[in-house]
Amino acid sequence: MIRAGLMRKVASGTYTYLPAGWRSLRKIMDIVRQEIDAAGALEVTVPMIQPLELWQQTGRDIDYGETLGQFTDRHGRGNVLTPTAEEVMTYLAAGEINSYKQLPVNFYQINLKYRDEFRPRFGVLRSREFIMKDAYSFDADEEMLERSYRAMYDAYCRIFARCGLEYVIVEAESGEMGGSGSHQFTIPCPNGEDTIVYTEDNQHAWNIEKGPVDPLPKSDKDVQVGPIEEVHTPNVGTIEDVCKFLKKKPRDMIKTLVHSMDAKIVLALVRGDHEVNPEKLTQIVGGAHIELADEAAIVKLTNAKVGFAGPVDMIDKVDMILVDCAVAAMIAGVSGANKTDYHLARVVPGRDFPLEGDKVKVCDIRNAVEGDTFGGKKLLFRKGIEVGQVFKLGTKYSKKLGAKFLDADGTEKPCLMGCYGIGINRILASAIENGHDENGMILPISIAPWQVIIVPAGATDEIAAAAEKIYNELTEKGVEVLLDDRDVRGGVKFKDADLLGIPVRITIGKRSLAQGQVEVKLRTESESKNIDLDNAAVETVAIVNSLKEKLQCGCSINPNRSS
RNA sequence: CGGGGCGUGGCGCAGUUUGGCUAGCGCGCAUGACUGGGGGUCAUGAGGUCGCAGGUUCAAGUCCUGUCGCCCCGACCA
Repeated sequence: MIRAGLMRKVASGTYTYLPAGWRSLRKIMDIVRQEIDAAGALEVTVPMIQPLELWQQTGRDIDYGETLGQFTDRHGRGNVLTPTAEEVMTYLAAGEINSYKQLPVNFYQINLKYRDEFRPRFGVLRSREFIMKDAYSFDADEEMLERSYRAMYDAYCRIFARCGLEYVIVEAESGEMGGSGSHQFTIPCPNGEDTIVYTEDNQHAWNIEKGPVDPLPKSDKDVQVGPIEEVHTPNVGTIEDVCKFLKKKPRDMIKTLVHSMDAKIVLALVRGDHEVNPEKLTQIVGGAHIELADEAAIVKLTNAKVGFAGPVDMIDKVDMILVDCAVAAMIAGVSGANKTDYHLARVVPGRDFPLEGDKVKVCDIRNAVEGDTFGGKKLLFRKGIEVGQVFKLGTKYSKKLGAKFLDADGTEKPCLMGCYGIGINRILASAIENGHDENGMILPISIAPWQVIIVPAGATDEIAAAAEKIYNELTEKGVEVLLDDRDVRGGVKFKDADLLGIPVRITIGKRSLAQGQVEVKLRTESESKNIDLDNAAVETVAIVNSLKEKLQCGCSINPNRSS
C-alpha cells in the first residue's frame, strides 16, 4: 500500500492516507453507508474524546486495560480516546428513548477509532488508529433484537459482496441453542491473523478460539498396561526434549499446564501434540479470569522445576483438574512426575489420576487440529482477516447506563442492545492482500480509487487532444477517470497504472490513433483491444458497468442459521 | 514489559571496529540535449544540525553517559 502511494506511515500504527488511498476508503465507506442506511440505521457522530466516567460506569476502563488510550486534561479530568462507542451511544439512547413506541432504533457512525495496541503490526491490519463503522441497536424484546441483528447481518453480506470480497461468516460464540449471539465476517487470506476452522460441508465455521471438536474415540480398552514407572529424564523439560529422550511421539505425552484462577489452582491436561485453548478454559470455568500460573506457583505446587508437572496424585493439592477428551481417550501416556528431572511412563487416565469426581471434568479444552472432526464432519482450516462482527449485547450496557424504556405493559425495562462493527481499513487491506500480482494491486471496480485510467503514450498534440476528449466524455457520464498527463515515458505510466490496480486502462498512442482508434485493456487481462475513438466513451461505460455487475463474490462458508 | 537491531541529503545504505584533513555511494530531484508503447542515455547541478542533550579530546558521524524515536522477535489483545 505504501509502494502504490495509498498511504504513508507517520508513526507506529498511524498512517496518512494519500489521495488514491483515501478515495478507496471513501468508496468503501460509501458502500457501507448506503447499505447500513438501507437497513434502517441512523447515522450520527459521537466524540472521539469521551469522558472517563462513562467508561468507569461500565467497568470497561478496567476491562480494556492498557489498550484503552487515555489522557488527563488541564482540569484533571480523565478522557478516553474512543476504541468503540458502546458507552456514548448508550448514553445517547438513555437520553432519547423513553417509550417502546420509539423502538427499534439503530444508531451508527463511521469514525476514527483509537486503540493503544501493545504491538501494532501487519501494517494497517493492526494499527493504533483506524476507521470503523460501528452501529448500536436498541430493542424492546428478543424478537425485535433478532430482527435488528438479522438486518445488520444481511447488510454485511451485501457490503462485502459489493466490495468484491469473498468472505466467510464464522460463529464467534459457540451457539448451544442453535442460534448464535455473535458472528464474525472474515476474509480468507493466507496472511490473516485469525485461523478459521470450518466443517468440510461448509455449513459451520468458527474462529479457532471457539471451534469445537468431537471427542476422540477411546481405543481398545482391553489392552493391558503395566504399572506406572518413574524414569530419570535429566534436564528435559519440554515436550520435544522428553520425546527425543524417551523416543516417544508428542501424541504419547500428557501435557500438564498449571493455571491460576485468582487464588485457585487449576490443572489443564492436553495431549502433547495439542494446544490448550484459553478461550475454552474461560468458558468452562464460567467466565472467570484464568491464566497460566507463574513459575513460582508451579514450583510451589509440584516441588519441581517447571517442565515436570504431572497429574498423578495431584487431586488433593489443586482446586480443579480439567482433562481434555483426547487425554481421557489415551490408553497410557507419559507425564511429568512432579519431581525435578523425572517423568512417569505408562500413566493410565482413570487409573493413575481420576477422570471423575467433584473436582474433575473431562471436556474439550484444546485447539482443533488437522484430522479432527465436529459432528462427524472433517474440520478444515484457513487463515483470515476479521473485517466485521455482529454481536448481541443484551442489557449489559443499557442497565449500567440507564437506557430504559416504558413498555406497553407499563413496566420499565432496559433496552436490549446489539453492536455491529466493520473495519474500513481492513476491507481495503484484505482486498489488496487477495488482489495483487507482481505488478501491483488488482482492485475490484467498486473500491478501486478510479474506475478508468487514461494513458496518453506519446507527446503529440493529437494524442493529448484525444485523451482530453475521452476524459471529458467519461467524466460527463459519471465515470471516475484518472488522466495520466505527466511528462514521463510511456513505460513509467504503464507501470504506475498497473501498480494502482485501476481496473480499466485506455491507452492512446500514435499508431492506433492514426486509424482513429484507442486501446482498452483490463487490469485482469494481458491483451488489449482496439476501439474507435468516437465510441470510446460509450464502450468504456459499458465495460465499467459489466465489471460492476460481475462483482458479487459472495460468501463461501455460511453457517446454517436456525432463524 | 522482556530480548535483538537501527537512527548519516527525499528514499535505501557505506563510513563507526582502530577518533584525523573537504562525510561518500545508488536511487530520486532540478536544468538542458538526445529520446518517446513497459521505469532510456548523456551532461551539468541543488541538497546533510550524522536522532537529541551533555561529556572526554588539540580534534567526535566515530569514544563515554543520558534521552527520544523506529524496526524485528516473544510474553497472547476484542
